[in-house]
Amino acid sequence: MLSKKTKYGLKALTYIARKEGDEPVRVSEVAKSENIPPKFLESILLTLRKSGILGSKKGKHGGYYLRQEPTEVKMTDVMRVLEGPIAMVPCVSLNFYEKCDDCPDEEKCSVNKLMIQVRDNTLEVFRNTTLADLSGK
Amino acid sequence: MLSKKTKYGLKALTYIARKEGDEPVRVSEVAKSENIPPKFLESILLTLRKSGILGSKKGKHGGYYLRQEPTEVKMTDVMRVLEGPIAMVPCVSLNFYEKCDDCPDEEKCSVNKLMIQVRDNTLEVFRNTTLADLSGK
DNA sequence: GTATTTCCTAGTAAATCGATAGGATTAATA
DNA sequence: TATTAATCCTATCGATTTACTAGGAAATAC
Repeated sequence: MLSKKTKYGLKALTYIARKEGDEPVRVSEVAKSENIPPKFLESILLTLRKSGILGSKKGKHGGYYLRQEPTEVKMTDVMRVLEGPIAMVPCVSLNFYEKCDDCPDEEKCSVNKLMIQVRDNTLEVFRNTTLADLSGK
Repeated sequence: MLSKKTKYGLKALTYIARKEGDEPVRVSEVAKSENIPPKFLESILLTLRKSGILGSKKGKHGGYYLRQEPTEVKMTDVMRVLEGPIAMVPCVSLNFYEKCDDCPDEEKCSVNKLMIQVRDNTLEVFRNTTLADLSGK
């Protein structure tokens, strides 16, 4: 299941992308428009900024803005920042790999094989989708 | 992330499918062979039985067995029983649909659109995979 | 210098997850 | 029939994660 964090983050990014103007967008504006708890959204946009996807400006007339064109913002990156690993199991994760402690031989594991397929399919969706596709820009 | 429940369940089904004999397989045997906590596995196999995927026999020489050929056991069914919805978000779930309370118009929701794609791709993997593929039978 | 915004740390209630405990029930077999 | 060996069932529990909230520090426009 997708966490609310990720869902809110995606909706916020979409909103910001649609704004398109050069002035930063306030958290409170996004929160109101998208029905997201403001303080929660604040923390989400902060992690998006720390990861480099968003930039920010403090103080009056401050807010958040995209650091790249929507066409350059790939879903693989966004999802990894917000949701973590794309794979359903750490032993098939490209970016967050971990060995299973119960599994003696990964090569022979039936779960492993199945989850590689799921991962590859999901990855293809996220690789072929940018924020521009989400926002219609 | 895949729950341990699902992972253990898949490994157990694979083990049982590979056994192939007509005698039921004991929980303790599967647990030992696959490094799964026995009591936890017991509860997992119980839900698989209640859903109709496994059958069981009580008492001495009892255990669990497949109710269909491995080629007939579809991953869509197994995953829905063990993990729940295949979709990452209830508003795109075919079998567990729920409306989002924060989203006024599903048609216009960017998250919705993206997650439909992910769902369809994942679904195709699970639809084209049976227990026979996992167990090599 | 005041209003307004992000930044940062901390905390918290509720749900979920992973697992365990213990006894009831059923069936084979000696 | 008594014993043993298995599933069945309910309940509980600790740890983790999730979805938020609180409150103040820092920066910036005017």
